Amino acid sequence: MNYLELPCYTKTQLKIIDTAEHLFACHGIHSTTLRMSTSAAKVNLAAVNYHFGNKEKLIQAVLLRNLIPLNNERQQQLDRVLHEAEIKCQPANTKQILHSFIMPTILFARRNVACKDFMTIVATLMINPNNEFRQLFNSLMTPLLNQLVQALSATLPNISPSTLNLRLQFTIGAMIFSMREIDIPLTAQHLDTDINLLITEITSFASTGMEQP
Amino acid sequence: MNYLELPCYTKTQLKIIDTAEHLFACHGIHSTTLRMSTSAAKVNLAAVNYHFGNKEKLIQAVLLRNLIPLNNERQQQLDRVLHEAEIKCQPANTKQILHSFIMPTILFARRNVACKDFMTIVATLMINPNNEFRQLFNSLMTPLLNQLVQALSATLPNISPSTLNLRLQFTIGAMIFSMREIDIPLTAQHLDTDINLLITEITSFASTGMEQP
DNA sequence: ACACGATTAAAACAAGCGTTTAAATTGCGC
DNA sequence: GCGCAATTTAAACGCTTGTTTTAATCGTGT
Repeated sequence: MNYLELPCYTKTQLKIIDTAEHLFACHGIHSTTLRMSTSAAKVNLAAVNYHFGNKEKLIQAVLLRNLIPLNNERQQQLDRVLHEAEIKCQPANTKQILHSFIMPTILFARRNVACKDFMTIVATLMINPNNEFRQLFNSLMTPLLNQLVQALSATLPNISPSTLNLRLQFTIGAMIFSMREIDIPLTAQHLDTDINLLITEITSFASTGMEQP
Repeated sequence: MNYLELPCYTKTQLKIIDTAEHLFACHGIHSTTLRMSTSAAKVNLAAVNYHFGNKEKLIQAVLLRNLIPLNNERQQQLDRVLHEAEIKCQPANTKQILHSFIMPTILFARRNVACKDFMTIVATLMINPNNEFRQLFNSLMTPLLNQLVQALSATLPNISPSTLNLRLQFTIGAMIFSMREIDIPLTAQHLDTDINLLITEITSFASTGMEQP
Protein backbone atom coordinates (compact mmCIF):
# COMPACT_ATOMS: atom_id res chain seq x y z
CA MET A 1 0.00 0.00 0.00
CA ASN A 2 2.42 2.65 1.21
CA TYR A 3 5.44 0.74 0.02
CA LEU A 4 7.23 2.91 -2.51
CA GLU A 5 9.93 1.94 -4.97
CA LEU A 6 13.28 3.42 -5.82
CA PRO A 7 14.78 4.31 -9.20
CA CYS A 8 17.79 2.32 -10.42
CA TYR A 9 21.00 4.31 -10.38
CA THR A 10 24.16 3.92 -12.43
CA LYS A 11 27.59 3.60 -10.84
CA THR A 12 28.40 7.27 -11.39
CA GLN A 13 25.09 8.35 -9.94
CA LEU A 14 25.69 6.20 -6.88
CA LYS A 15 29.18 7.61 -6.43
CA ILE A 16 27.70 11.10 -6.45
CA ILE A 17 24.82 10.25 -4.13
CA ASP A 18 27.06 8.45 -1.65
CA THR A 19 29.55 11.29 -1.54
CA ALA A 20 26.95 14.04 -1.39
CA GLU A 21 25.13 12.26 1.44
CA HIS A 22 28.27 12.22 3.54
CA LEU A 23 29.11 15.85 2.81
CA PHE A 24 25.52 16.95 3.49
CA ALA A 25 25.76 15.34 6.92
CA CYS A 26 29.17 16.81 7.69
CA HIS A 27 28.69 20.37 6.45
CA GLY A 28 24.99 20.79 5.93
CA ILE A 29 23.09 20.65 2.66
CA HIS A 30 23.42 24.29 1.71
CA SER A 31 27.07 24.55 2.65
CA THR A 32 27.94 21.57 0.47
CA THR A 33 28.78 22.78 -3.04
CA LEU A 34 28.59 20.78 -6.22
CA ARG A 35 32.33 21.20 -6.58
CA MET A 36 32.87 19.62 -3.18
CA SER A 37 30.60 16.72 -4.05
CA THR A 38 31.95 16.06 -7.52
CA SER A 39 35.62 16.37 -6.63
CA ALA A 40 35.21 14.09 -3.60
CA ALA A 41 33.34 11.60 -5.77
CA LYS A 42 36.04 11.92 -8.43
CA VAL A 43 33.61 12.77 -11.18
CA ASN A 44 33.31 15.82 -13.36
CA LEU A 45 31.54 18.91 -12.09
CA ALA A 46 28.92 18.72 -14.81
CA ALA A 47 27.99 15.17 -13.86
CA VAL A 48 25.44 16.30 -11.30
CA ASN A 49 23.55 18.41 -13.81
CA TYR A 50 23.84 15.71 -16.44
CA HIS A 51 22.64 12.84 -14.24
CA PHE A 52 20.23 14.56 -11.87
CA GLY A 53 19.28 17.82 -13.60
CA ASN A 54 20.27 20.15 -10.79
CA LYS A 55 21.42 20.27 -7.19
CA GLU A 56 17.93 20.14 -5.73
CA LYS A 57 17.10 16.91 -7.51
CA LEU A 58 20.34 15.39 -6.19
CA ILE A 59 19.23 16.24 -2.66
CA GLN A 60 15.85 14.67 -3.35
CA ALA A 61 17.59 11.54 -4.59
CA VAL A 62 19.55 11.30 -1.33
CA LEU A 63 16.37 11.72 0.69
CA LEU A 64 14.29 9.23 -1.24
CA ARG A 65 16.95 6.54 -1.39
CA ASN A 66 17.01 6.36 2.41
CA LEU A 67 13.60 7.48 3.50
CA ILE A 68 11.64 5.06 1.36
CA PRO A 69 13.29 1.88 2.72
CA LEU A 70 13.26 3.26 6.26
CA ASN A 71 9.58 4.14 6.13
CA ASN A 72 8.75 0.81 4.52
CA GLU A 73 10.44 -0.89 7.45
CA ARG A 74 8.59 1.28 9.97
CA GLN A 75 5.31 0.57 8.24
CA GLN A 76 6.03 -3.15 8.25
CA GLN A 77 6.76 -3.14 11.97
CA LEU A 78 3.61 -1.18 12.78
CA ASP A 79 1.52 -3.47 10.61
CA ARG A 80 2.94 -6.47 12.43
CA VAL A 81 2.20 -5.01 15.87
CA LEU A 82 -1.34 -4.05 14.88
CA HIS A 83 -1.91 -7.43 13.25
CA GLU A 84 -0.79 -9.36 16.30
CA ALA A 85 -3.03 -7.23 18.48
CA GLU A 86 -5.96 -7.82 16.18
CA ILE A 87 -5.50 -11.55 16.50
CA LYS A 88 -5.63 -11.25 20.26
CA CYS A 89 -8.69 -9.03 19.94
CA GLN A 90 -7.16 -6.29 22.07
CA PRO A 91 -5.31 -3.05 21.31
CA ALA A 92 -1.53 -3.16 21.09
CA ASN A 93 0.19 -1.69 24.12
CA THR A 94 1.90 1.67 24.06
CA LYS A 95 5.40 0.28 24.21
CA GLN A 96 4.85 -2.00 21.22
CA ILE A 97 3.47 0.83 19.11
CA LEU A 98 6.30 3.21 19.89
CA HIS A 99 8.82 0.41 19.52
CA SER A 100 7.60 -0.22 15.98
CA PHE A 101 8.70 3.32 15.10
CA ILE A 102 11.75 3.75 17.28
CA MET A 103 13.42 0.39 16.72
CA PRO A 104 13.73 0.55 12.91
CA THR A 105 14.89 4.15 13.18
CA ILE A 106 17.71 3.48 15.64
CA LEU A 107 18.72 0.30 13.83
CA PHE A 108 18.87 2.27 10.60
CA ALA A 109 20.91 5.05 12.19
CA ARG A 110 23.45 2.51 13.42
CA ARG A 111 23.57 0.34 10.30
CA ASN A 112 26.58 2.02 8.70
CA VAL A 113 28.18 5.40 8.17
CA ALA A 114 25.95 6.26 5.22
CA CYS A 115 22.78 5.59 7.18
CA LYS A 116 24.09 7.50 10.16
CA ASP A 117 24.85 10.40 7.84
CA PHE A 118 21.36 10.26 6.45
CA MET A 119 19.77 10.46 9.89
CA THR A 120 21.85 13.54 10.58
CA ILE A 121 20.43 15.08 7.41
CA VAL A 122 16.89 14.13 8.43
CA ALA A 123 17.38 15.69 11.85
CA THR A 124 18.46 18.99 10.36
CA LEU A 125 15.59 18.96 7.88
CA MET A 126 13.00 18.22 10.55
CA ILE A 127 14.21 21.07 12.71
CA ASN A 128 14.82 23.61 9.99
CA PRO A 129 11.71 25.66 9.25
CA ASN A 130 10.77 26.70 5.74
CA ASN A 131 13.08 24.29 4.04
CA GLU A 132 12.22 23.47 0.48
CA PHE A 133 11.98 19.72 1.04
CA ARG A 134 9.32 19.87 3.70
CA GLN A 135 6.54 19.03 1.28
CA LEU A 136 8.36 15.95 0.04
CA PHE A 137 9.20 15.00 3.59
CA ASN A 138 5.66 15.48 4.84
CA SER A 139 4.16 13.47 2.02
CA LEU A 140 6.33 10.54 3.04
CA MET A 141 5.80 10.83 6.80
CA THR A 142 2.20 11.92 7.26
CA PRO A 143 0.48 8.58 6.56
CA LEU A 144 2.66 6.72 9.05
CA LEU A 145 2.38 9.39 11.76
CA ASN A 146 -1.38 9.42 11.42
CA GLN A 147 -1.50 5.68 11.87
CA LEU A 148 0.66 5.94 14.96
CA VAL A 149 -1.61 8.49 16.61
CA GLN A 150 -4.63 6.40 15.67
CA ALA A 151 -3.10 3.27 17.17
CA LEU A 152 -2.11 5.10 20.34
CA SER A 153 -5.59 6.53 20.58
CA ALA A 154 -7.09 3.06 20.51
CA THR A 155 -4.73 1.93 23.25
CA LEU A 156 -5.10 5.03 25.42
CA PRO A 157 -8.72 6.13 24.92
CA ASN A 158 -8.66 8.31 28.03
CA ILE A 159 -6.03 10.60 26.55
CA SER A 160 -7.16 13.05 23.88
CA PRO A 161 -5.72 12.61 20.38
CA SER A 162 -4.25 16.11 20.49
CA THR A 163 -2.38 15.24 23.69
CA LEU A 164 -1.18 11.99 22.16
CA ASN A 165 -0.08 13.94 19.14
CA LEU A 166 1.86 16.35 21.32
CA ARG A 167 3.54 13.51 23.19
CA LEU A 168 4.38 11.77 19.93
CA GLN A 169 6.19 14.95 18.92
CA PHE A 170 8.10 14.80 22.21
CA THR A 171 9.00 11.21 21.42
CA ILE A 172 10.26 12.00 17.94
CA GLY A 173 12.22 14.95 19.29
CA ALA A 174 13.86 12.79 21.94
CA MET A 175 14.71 10.14 19.38
CA ILE A 176 16.05 12.57 16.78
CA PHE A 177 18.08 14.40 19.38
CA SER A 178 19.66 11.21 20.69
CA MET A 179 21.02 10.32 17.25
CA ARG A 180 23.08 13.45 16.61
CA GLU A 181 26.72 12.86 15.84
CA ILE A 182 27.90 15.96 17.58
CA ASP A 183 29.74 17.05 20.65
CA ILE A 184 26.97 18.77 22.55
CA PRO A 185 27.99 18.88 26.20
CA LEU A 186 27.39 15.52 27.85
CA THR A 187 26.37 13.92 24.58
CA ALA A 188 29.64 12.40 23.48
CA GLN A 189 29.55 9.48 25.84
CA HIS A 190 26.25 8.04 24.64
CA LEU A 191 27.15 7.93 20.98
CA ASP A 192 28.50 4.44 21.47
CA THR A 193 25.78 3.38 23.87
CA ASP A 194 24.81 -0.20 23.15
CA ILE A 195 22.21 -0.09 20.42
CA ASN A 196 19.70 -2.36 22.12
CA LEU A 197 20.07 -0.41 25.33
CA LEU A 198 19.43 2.81 23.45
CA ILE A 199 16.30 1.43 21.81
CA THR A 200 15.04 0.19 25.16
CA GLU A 201 15.82 3.47 26.88
CA ILE A 202 14.04 5.65 24.33
CA THR A 203 11.05 3.32 24.10
CA SER A 204 10.65 3.16 27.87
CA PHE A 205 11.19 6.87 28.27
CA ALA A 206 8.57 7.66 25.66
CA SER A 207 6.09 5.00 26.78
CA THR A 208 5.95 6.09 30.40
CA GLY A 209 5.65 9.70 29.26
CA MET A 210 2.92 8.78 26.79
CA GLU A 211 0.81 6.88 29.31
CA GLN A 212 0.82 9.40 32.14
CA PRO A 213 -2.72 10.51 33.05
CA MET B 1 28.77 33.63 39.23
CA ASN B 2 27.67 32.45 35.81
CA TYR B 3 25.69 35.56 35.15
CA LEU B 4 27.14 37.19 32.05
CA GLU B 5 26.60 40.67 30.71
CA LEU B 6 25.71 42.02 27.32
CA PRO B 7 27.32 44.79 25.27
CA CYS B 8 25.35 47.98 24.65
CA TYR B 9 24.22 48.34 21.05
CA THR B 10 23.40 51.45 19.03
CA LYS B 11 20.10 51.87 17.19
CA THR B 12 21.61 50.83 13.88
CA GLN B 13 23.21 47.77 15.42
CA LEU B 14 19.89 46.78 16.99
CA LYS B 15 18.07 47.23 13.68
CA ILE B 16 20.57 44.88 12.06
CA ILE B 17 20.46 42.31 14.86
CA ASP B 18 16.67 42.30 15.02
CA THR B 19 16.32 41.87 11.29
CA ALA B 20 19.06 39.27 10.96
CA GLU B 21 17.58 37.24 13.81
CA HIS B 22 14.26 37.02 12.02
CA LEU B 23 15.82 36.13 8.69
CA PHE B 24 18.09 33.53 10.31
CA ALA B 25 15.02 31.85 11.76
CA CYS B 26 13.08 31.98 8.50
CA HIS B 27 15.75 30.95 6.01
CA GLY B 28 18.59 29.55 8.08
CA ILE B 29 21.79 31.28 9.06
CA HIS B 30 23.84 30.34 6.04
CA SER B 31 21.09 31.06 3.54
CA THR B 32 20.63 34.54 4.92
CA THR B 33 22.92 36.94 3.07
CA LEU B 34 24.17 40.27 4.32
CA ARG B 35 22.30 41.92 1.48
CA MET B 36 19.05 40.37 2.70
CA SER B 37 19.73 41.50 6.26
CA THR B 38 20.82 45.03 5.46
CA SER B 39 18.13 45.77 2.90
CA ALA B 40 15.41 44.45 5.22
CA ALA B 41 16.86 46.53 8.04
CA LYS B 42 17.03 49.53 5.71
CA VAL B 43 20.70 50.13 6.37
CA ASN B 44 23.68 50.13 4.06
CA LEU B 45 25.30 46.86 3.06
CA ALA B 46 28.61 47.88 4.62
CA ALA B 47 26.97 48.55 7.99
CA VAL B 48 27.40 44.96 9.12
CA ASN B 49 31.14 45.00 8.49
CA TYR B 50 31.44 48.45 10.00
CA HIS B 51 29.51 47.73 13.18
CA PHE B 52 30.22 44.04 13.76
CA GLY B 53 33.39 43.30 11.78
CA ASN B 54 31.99 40.47 9.72
CA LYS B 55 29.02 38.20 9.28
CA GLU B 56 30.17 35.66 11.85
CA LYS B 57 30.38 38.26 14.60
CA LEU B 58 26.87 39.39 13.74
CA ILE B 59 25.66 35.85 14.25
CA GLN B 60 27.49 35.68 17.57
CA ALA B 61 25.82 38.92 18.62
CA VAL B 62 22.40 37.42 17.88
CA LEU B 63 23.26 34.32 19.89
CA LEU B 64 24.68 36.11 22.90
CA ARG B 65 21.95 38.69 23.14
CA ASN B 66 19.37 35.97 23.67
CA LEU B 67 21.29 33.11 25.21
CA ILE B 68 22.82 35.08 28.06
CA PRO B 69 19.51 36.34 29.50
CA LEU B 70 17.86 32.97 28.91
CA ASN B 71 20.60 31.04 30.64
CA ASN B 72 20.70 33.53 33.49
CA GLU B 73 17.00 32.91 34.00
CA ARG B 74 17.48 29.13 33.87
CA GLN B 75 20.33 29.36 36.36
CA GLN B 76 18.24 31.50 38.67
CA GLN B 77 15.37 29.00 38.61
CA LEU B 78 17.67 26.06 39.29
CA ASP B 79 19.37 27.92 42.12
CA ARG B 80 16.00 28.65 43.65
CA VAL B 81 14.87 25.02 43.45
CA LEU B 82 18.12 23.75 44.92
CA HIS B 83 18.05 26.39 47.64
CA GLU B 84 14.52 25.52 48.70
CA ALA B 85 15.45 21.86 48.81
CA GLU B 86 18.50 22.61 50.90
CA ILE B 87 16.35 24.42 53.43
CA LYS B 88 14.12 21.37 53.71
CA CYS B 89 17.24 19.18 54.01
CA GLN B 90 16.10 16.89 51.22
CA PRO B 91 16.88 16.67 47.49
CA ALA B 92 14.63 18.53 45.07
CA ASN B 93 12.25 16.28 43.20
CA THR B 94 12.70 15.41 39.56
CA LYS B 95 9.82 17.50 38.34
CA GLN B 96 11.10 20.62 40.06
CA ILE B 97 14.57 20.23 38.60
CA LEU B 98 13.35 19.70 35.05
CA HIS B 99 10.79 22.46 35.46
CA SER B 100 13.56 24.90 36.32
CA PHE B 101 15.01 24.30 32.87
CA ILE B 102 11.87 23.77 30.81
CA MET B 103 9.73 26.57 32.18
CA PRO B 104 12.08 29.49 31.41
CA THR B 105 12.75 28.01 27.98
CA ILE B 106 9.13 27.73 26.93
CA LEU B 107 8.26 31.10 28.44
CA PHE B 108 11.10 32.63 26.49
CA ALA B 109 10.05 30.93 23.26
CA ARG B 110 6.55 32.35 23.63
CA ARG B 111 7.54 35.82 24.81
CA ASN B 112 7.43 37.48 21.39
CA VAL B 113 8.28 36.90 17.75
CA ALA B 114 11.96 37.74 18.21
CA CYS B 115 12.37 35.22 21.03
CA LYS B 116 10.48 32.59 19.09
CA ASP B 117 12.78 33.23 16.15
CA PHE B 118 15.79 32.85 18.37
CA MET B 119 14.65 29.48 19.68
CA THR B 120 14.29 28.32 16.10
CA ILE B 121 17.89 29.33 15.51
CA VAL B 122 19.01 27.51 18.65
CA ALA B 123 17.19 24.37 17.56
CA THR B 124 18.93 24.32 14.21
CA LEU B 125 22.30 24.97 15.83
CA MET B 126 21.84 22.19 18.37
CA ILE B 127 20.94 19.68 15.69
CA ASN B 128 23.47 20.76 13.10
CA PRO B 129 26.77 18.90 13.47
CA ASN B 130 30.08 20.60 12.87
CA ASN B 131 28.69 24.10 13.05
CA GLU B 132 31.17 26.82 13.81
CA PHE B 133 29.29 28.17 16.83
CA ARG B 134 29.27 24.94 18.77
CA GLN B 135 32.19 25.95 20.91
CA LEU B 136 30.52 29.21 21.90
CA PHE B 137 27.27 27.39 22.46
CA ASN B 138 28.87 24.70 24.56
CA SER B 139 30.76 27.16 26.72
CA LEU B 140 27.45 28.79 27.61
CA MET B 141 25.48 25.56 28.17
CA THR B 142 27.89 23.12 29.77
CA PRO B 143 27.95 24.55 33.31
CA LEU B 144 24.16 24.55 33.57
CA LEU B 145 23.74 21.08 32.07
CA ASN B 146 26.34 19.67 34.45
CA GLN B 147 24.47 21.14 37.40
CA LEU B 148 21.23 19.61 36.13
CA VAL B 149 22.72 16.12 35.90
CA GLN B 150 24.28 16.54 39.32
CA ALA B 151 20.98 17.63 40.84
CA LEU B 152 19.11 14.76 39.18
CA SER B 153 21.75 12.34 40.41
CA ALA B 154 21.19 13.45 43.99
CA THR B 155 17.46 12.98 43.61
CA LEU B 156 17.65 9.64 41.77
CA PRO B 157 20.71 7.89 43.25
CA ASN B 158 19.61 4.51 41.92
CA ILE B 159 19.96 5.65 38.31
CA SER B 160 23.46 5.97 36.91
CA PRO B 161 24.64 9.44 35.88
CA SER B 162 25.18 8.27 32.30
CA THR B 163 21.57 7.10 32.12
CA LEU B 164 20.38 10.37 33.61
CA ASN B 165 22.52 12.16 31.07
CA LEU B 166 20.95 10.17 28.26
CA ARG B 167 17.45 10.91 29.52
CA LEU B 168 18.28 14.58 29.90
CA GLN B 169 19.20 14.54 26.21
CA PHE B 170 15.81 12.98 25.46
CA THR B 171 14.20 15.75 27.49
CA ILE B 172 16.01 18.53 25.68
CA GLY B 173 15.20 16.90 22.34
CA ALA B 174 11.52 16.71 23.20
CA MET B 175 11.50 20.31 24.34
CA ILE B 176 13.41 21.64 21.35
CA PHE B 177 11.26 19.68 18.95
CA SER B 178 8.03 20.96 20.47
CA MET B 179 9.04 24.56 19.84
CA ARG B 180 9.54 24.39 16.10
CA GLU B 181 7.53 26.87 14.08
CA ILE B 182 6.98 24.56 11.17
CA ASP B 183 4.30 22.54 9.51
CA ILE B 184 5.50 19.06 10.28
CA PRO B 185 2.56 16.67 9.98
CA LEU B 186 0.44 16.84 13.11
CA THR B 187 2.51 19.63 14.58
CA ALA B 188 0.56 22.65 13.43
CA GLN B 189 -2.21 22.29 15.97
CA HIS B 190 -0.04 22.46 19.06
CA LEU B 191 1.75 25.66 18.10
CA ASP B 192 -0.95 27.59 19.89
CA THR B 193 -1.29 25.12 22.73
CA ASP B 194 -1.78 27.00 25.97
CA ILE B 195 1.65 27.84 27.24
CA ASN B 196 1.12 26.60 30.79
CA LEU B 197 -0.33 23.38 29.48
CA LEU B 198 2.70 22.93 27.23
CA ILE B 199 5.11 23.48 30.13
CA THR B 200 3.17 21.04 32.27
CA GLU B 201 3.01 18.45 29.50
CA ILE B 202 6.72 18.52 28.72
CA THR B 203 7.71 18.54 32.38
CA SER B 204 5.44 15.62 33.21
CA PHE B 205 6.47 13.70 30.12
CA ALA B 206 10.14 14.14 30.92
CA SER B 207 9.80 13.53 34.66
CA THR B 208 8.03 10.20 34.36
CA GLY B 209 10.53 9.15 31.73
CA MET B 210 13.42 10.28 33.88
CA GLU B 211 12.24 8.39 36.97
CA GLN B 212 11.53 5.03 35.41
CA PRO B 213 13.61 2.21 36.98
C1' DA C 1 35.92 -1.55 -38.03
C1' DC C 2 32.45 1.54 -37.95
C1' DA C 3 28.74 4.38 -36.38
C1' DC C 4 26.03 6.41 -33.07
C1' DG C 5 24.03 7.34 -28.62
C1' DA C 6 25.68 7.77 -23.85
C1' DT C 7 28.86 9.62 -20.93
C1' DT C 8 32.78 12.44 -19.47
C1' DA C 9 35.64 16.41 -19.76
C1' DA C 10 37.19 21.28 -19.78
C1' DA C 11 35.94 25.81 -20.07
C1' DA C 12 33.12 29.57 -19.74
C1' DC C 13 28.83 31.87 -18.12
C1' DA C 14 26.04 35.13 -15.31
C1' DA C 15 24.80 35.88 -10.73
C1' DG C 16 25.54 36.29 -5.99
C1' DC C 17 28.55 36.21 -2.05
C1' DG C 18 31.37 38.72 1.90
C1' DT C 19 34.39 42.30 2.15
C1' DT C 20 36.95 46.65 1.21
C1' DT C 21 37.59 51.22 -0.30
C1' DA C 22 36.97 55.98 -0.60
C1' DA C 23 33.93 59.67 -0.71
C1' DA C 24 29.77 61.89 1.29
C1' DT C 25 27.10 62.92 5.18
C1' DT C 26 25.97 63.41 9.83
C1' DG C 27 26.28 64.90 14.68
C1' DC C 28 28.36 66.91 18.48
C1' DG C 29 32.05 69.60 21.36
C1' DC C 30 34.13 73.92 21.21
C1' DG D 1 29.68 78.17 12.74
C1' DC D 2 33.71 75.37 12.52
C1' DG D 3 36.25 71.14 12.76
C1' DC D 4 36.73 66.58 13.49
C1' DA D 5 35.34 62.03 14.49
C1' DA D 6 31.62 58.84 13.71
C1' DT D 7 28.65 57.06 10.59
C1' DT D 8 26.50 56.24 6.15
C1' DT D 9 26.75 55.70 1.29
C1' DA D 10 27.85 53.95 -3.33
C1' DA D 11 30.88 51.45 -5.94
C1' DA D 12 34.00 48.10 -6.76
C1' DC D 13 36.86 44.11 -5.38
C1' DG D 14 38.07 39.08 -5.80
C1' DC D 15 35.98 34.88 -5.29
C1' DT D 16 32.60 31.11 -5.38
C1' DT D 17 28.29 29.46 -6.72
C1' DG D 18 25.06 26.51 -9.94
C1' DT D 19 24.49 25.91 -14.59
C1' DT D 20 25.44 25.65 -19.59
C1' DT D 21 28.07 24.89 -23.59
C1' DT D 22 30.97 22.54 -26.73
C1' DA D 23 34.18 19.17 -27.61
C1' DA D 24 36.31 14.72 -26.53
C1' DT D 25 35.84 10.02 -25.20
C1' DC D 26 33.62 5.78 -24.27
C1' DG D 27 30.86 1.61 -25.12
C1' DT D 28 28.09 -1.34 -27.59
C1' DG D 29 25.34 -3.39 -31.63
C1' DT D 30 26.04 -4.40 -36.23
